[in-house]
Amino acid sequence: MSHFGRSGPPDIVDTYSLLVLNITFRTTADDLFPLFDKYGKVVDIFIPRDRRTGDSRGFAFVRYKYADEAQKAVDRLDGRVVDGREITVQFAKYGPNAERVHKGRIVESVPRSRYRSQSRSPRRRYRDDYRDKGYRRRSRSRSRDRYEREKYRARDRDYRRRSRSRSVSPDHSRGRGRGHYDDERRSSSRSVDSASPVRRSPSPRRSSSPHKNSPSKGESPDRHSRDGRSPTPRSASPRGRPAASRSPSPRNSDVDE
DNA sequence: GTTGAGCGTT
Repeated sequence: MSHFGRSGPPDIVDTYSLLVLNITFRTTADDLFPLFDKYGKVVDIFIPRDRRTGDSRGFAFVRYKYADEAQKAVDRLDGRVVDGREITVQFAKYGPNAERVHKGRIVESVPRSRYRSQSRSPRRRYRDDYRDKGYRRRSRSRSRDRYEREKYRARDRDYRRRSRSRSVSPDHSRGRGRGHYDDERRSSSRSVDSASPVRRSPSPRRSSSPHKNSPSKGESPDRHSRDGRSPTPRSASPRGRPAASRSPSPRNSDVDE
C-alpha cells in the first residue's frame, strides 16, 4: 500500500529508502509526504501496519529518487519533531526482501533463482514469516504486556491468597485440647469447609442493578421484562432450545404472579 | 484510549 495508490512496491530500482523511526502511531504517509517531498523527489512512502489491528507500527519507509536528496532529507528531517514526537530518519539497512542495502540503495540482492534449485530456500509463506519475525517483534508495547501480566499476576495472587487462607487454618497444628473444643472447632471447620473451598461470593451486595439509572419513582422495571416477551430472548427460536439441562428455574412456567 | 525498539507492502 503505497501512498500513491499502487499495490506493493512500485519500483525499487534506483530508489533510496529511508527509514523513519519514532513517529507517532497516528502519523500517516500523508503527513510525512509533504515533509519529505520538500527535500527531494519522493517516490513512495510506505508505513508498515499491523495486520491484525491495522495500526501503524511507529515507523515508515520513505523512498527517494536520488541519494543526494535522501541524504539531505536525512540530515534535515532527522530529529525533527513531527506530531509532537522526534522522528529518526536514517537510511534503510535492509531491503523489502531482506536484501542488503547500502545508503538506502540495494547493493546485494538475494539470488533466488540459484536457491530455487536447491531446497535451501523453503517456501516461507507470509504466515511463516510473520510467525517468525512478526510475533517476536511484537514486543512493541511493553506497557501493554505489563498490563496483561499484571492482570495475570493479580489472578495468581488471588488464587494464592485463597490457598493460603486454608493453610492458615490452625486446626491442623492444634493437636492439643481436643475436648468439647473439638466440637466447636468441627463446627467452625465445617463452616469454613463449606464456605471456603467451594466458592466465595466476591460481591456480597445484593446490588443486582448496575444501571446508572436510578428510578426514584416506584416503577417496576422487572414488570417490563415479565410483561414483555420471553425473559431470555437469546435466539430467534425461543422453542428451539436444544439444551434441556439449561433450566435455571423450571417453575418459571408455574410462576404466575 | 493506551504503547516506543526497530527495518517494509501485492
